[in-house]
Amino acid sequence: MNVDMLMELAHDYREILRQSVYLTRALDSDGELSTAQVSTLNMVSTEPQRVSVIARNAGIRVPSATEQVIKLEAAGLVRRIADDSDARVVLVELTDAGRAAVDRSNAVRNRRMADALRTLDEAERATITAALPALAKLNGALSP
Amino acid sequence: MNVDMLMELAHDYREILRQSVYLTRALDSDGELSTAQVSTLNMVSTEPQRVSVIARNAGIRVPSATEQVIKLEAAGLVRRIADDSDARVVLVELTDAGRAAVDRSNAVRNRRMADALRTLDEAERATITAALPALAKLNGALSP
DNA sequence: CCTATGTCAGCACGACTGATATTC
DNA sequence: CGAATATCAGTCGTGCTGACATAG
Repeated sequence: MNVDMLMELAHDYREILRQSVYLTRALDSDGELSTAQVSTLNMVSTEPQRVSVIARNAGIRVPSATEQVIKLEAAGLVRRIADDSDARVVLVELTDAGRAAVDRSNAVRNRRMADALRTLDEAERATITAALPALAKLNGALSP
Repeated sequence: MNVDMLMELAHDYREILRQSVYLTRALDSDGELSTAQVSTLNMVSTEPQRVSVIARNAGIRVPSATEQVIKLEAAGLVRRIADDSDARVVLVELTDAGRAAVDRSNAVRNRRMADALRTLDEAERATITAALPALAKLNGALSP
């Protein structure tokens, strides 16, 4: 693939991605949780995580992660606990209410996306399925 | 494709998309123009467009598009002109400075994305190319 | 002493809704 | 008249930097 074709593909994919950003946010419109909140909750859903780890995984700065955590705590969806081995560290843990909320939100979002996918024909869905591994690898290449 | 497979595809694609959203934020920091501004400029780069058309293409509300246009006009990158056939309409047109700025920003961002695409092999890039039309249609299906 | 971790304060950007003109 | 188009005003969510307290 020559340079011109690479640049064209880069441009086209960027455009698709830009639209998706807006649509993903709208996907959450009638829900109780924002996309950022669901992401944060998903990160602590298997085990408690440090604020700094949440920030790194989300690609945001630590103060921004702190803010998210504080809001989620106020909503009763997570709690902040101490780390016995390091008193500077704050671990963020999902509450029962948080687990219920994140499960519910994930289900709603998946269903809406599935509904949109259903409007495509089989061949179109196949191209998306085939591209997912490459897109995942591309994301890896974009990571800092 | 049965329901379970649809939900799985929905989940997998959502996960890819979530990562991409955060990664492209870093990609799109070139210091001069924001992502939203580049998007707006791109929309008027071939011919003048109505504010309402810009809003629809961007997936945002008309007042939000107006706000973007006003900021771009203040920066000297676009100008607002009247539509002879309908006095309610405002057409947004790129200035020479706007064209230079958007060309520069697109080049920087496309080059970064192209660099990432270059780490994929030819077959992987082909799957992405093949999926773009379906992804665009999917975005259309997700639009409200 | 220097670094790591988290929080607070203040700010910027970009979206939204609701309320107007103005024109068709 | 009602509908369409754009703008204005005010608000909210979510990111940022810089300053700070505390712990290692």
